[in-house]
Amino acid sequence: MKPSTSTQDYLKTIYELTENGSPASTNDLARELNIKPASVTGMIQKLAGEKPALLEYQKHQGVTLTSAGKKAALEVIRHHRLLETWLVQTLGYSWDEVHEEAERLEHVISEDFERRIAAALGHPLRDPHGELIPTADLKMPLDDSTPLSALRKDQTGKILSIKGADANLLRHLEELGLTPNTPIEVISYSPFDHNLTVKVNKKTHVLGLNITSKIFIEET
Amino acid sequence: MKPSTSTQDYLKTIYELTENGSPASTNDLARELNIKPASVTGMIQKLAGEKPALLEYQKHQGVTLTSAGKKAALEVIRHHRLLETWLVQTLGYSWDEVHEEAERLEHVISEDFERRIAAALGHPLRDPHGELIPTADLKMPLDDSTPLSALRKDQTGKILSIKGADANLLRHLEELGLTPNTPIEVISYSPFDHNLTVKVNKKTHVLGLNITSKIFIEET
DNA sequence: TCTAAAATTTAGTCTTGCCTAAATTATTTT
DNA sequence: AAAATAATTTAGGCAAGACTAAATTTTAGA
Repeated sequence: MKPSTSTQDYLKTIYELTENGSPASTNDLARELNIKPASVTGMIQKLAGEKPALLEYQKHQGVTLTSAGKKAALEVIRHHRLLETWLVQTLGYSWDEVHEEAERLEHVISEDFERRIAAALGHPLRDPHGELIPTADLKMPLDDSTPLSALRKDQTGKILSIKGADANLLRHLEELGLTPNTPIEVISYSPFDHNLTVKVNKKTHVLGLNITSKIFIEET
Repeated sequence: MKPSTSTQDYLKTIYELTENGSPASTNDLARELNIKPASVTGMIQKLAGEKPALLEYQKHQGVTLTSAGKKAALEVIRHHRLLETWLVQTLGYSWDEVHEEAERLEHVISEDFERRIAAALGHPLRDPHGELIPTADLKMPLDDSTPLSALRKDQTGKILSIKGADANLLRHLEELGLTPNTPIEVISYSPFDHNLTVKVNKKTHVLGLNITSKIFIEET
């Protein structure tokens, strides 16, 4: 059986929350899904007890995905990122407008649709935010990029992706010229306040780690 | 409140079933929606009793849409037909493959998305099946076409639309060359068995009324 | 017109997925 | 280590929307 929209949202969110290696907590899931913690408990208990279990769960220990769950999550994430790419390229959506639309479409498109847009786009590796797109056989490609915050004086690179920003921040970053594919150069770095001074599109900006830690680059 | 997917399906189906002027029966709705009649009764009772009533209903008398219901129905139908057009034009879907995909997408796209594809397609009047697309202000344009079955010997026309055929029949018609925009010429007509002999793409076919009555043309 | 068949409605259930309130278990603080 | 706080789970409910079985109404045929 195809997972419900709701199940897909849980799996996708658990995937993202467990990318750091540790299990996802009930509370974090509740926050990300805009759902009450008690509801999350009920749902994960159900999902952990299905025929092919989608996730691993022990009381008070948080959840992780089984390989079946991971596949299902990557399927949704692939849909989402292909859709964002597609909407930007063919309908002129801007970088920060596509998320919501893709969030709804990702649950209803067919595998055929997925194949068609992937082919039409030339099987892209990253979406407009710079995020890696899971492959057709549902594996997440390795990320060879570096966080911007790891760059030091005089290093240069090209922005690959900007993660975990909300629509407002995305718009702000776009105004600064901080969008994927932009070349960047580090002017200075302060180890005390963790401020990074960078040159982007000939303009200089000072960035706090709270922003820079979300930006990934490819060194050049 | 935006109508649920289920409500949208009811409204769309009622719209189609009442295009002939008479109310839609519980049984017909159940058949079209693949739902048991008892469930339909429950649902239409609910919809008839909402704040702005979406439909008019009296026991055993069938249902018709209120103007609010009609608007909501046309919204869904507009989505559906724009989506079909868009999928065919930009992703190379064939004429008979698009229906299912549009059936799911129609419920989740935003008004912004609707505007974008309408503009990208140049605000088309008809979808790939030849059906009229409701306008942006949710009115159904007048249909100036004629049923193929009204054509008589030596008349010619251009196929505009093919209605109410399932996927198998659509494929069959496509094989015969009977697709929208195809010029057509009547060779003969038999008033006895209602068989119509037509020439399409230089080939001659005999059509029974059960087929021809679903095909609409524009006389030339 | 009376009756049998067909259509419709009522009544009562079920599943999904969410909620609140209260109870329990973990984690911190002192 | 006990107490306070935070996180999690349990229990009980609710709304949507579908189903089955049984009752009722309409329609049609003899």
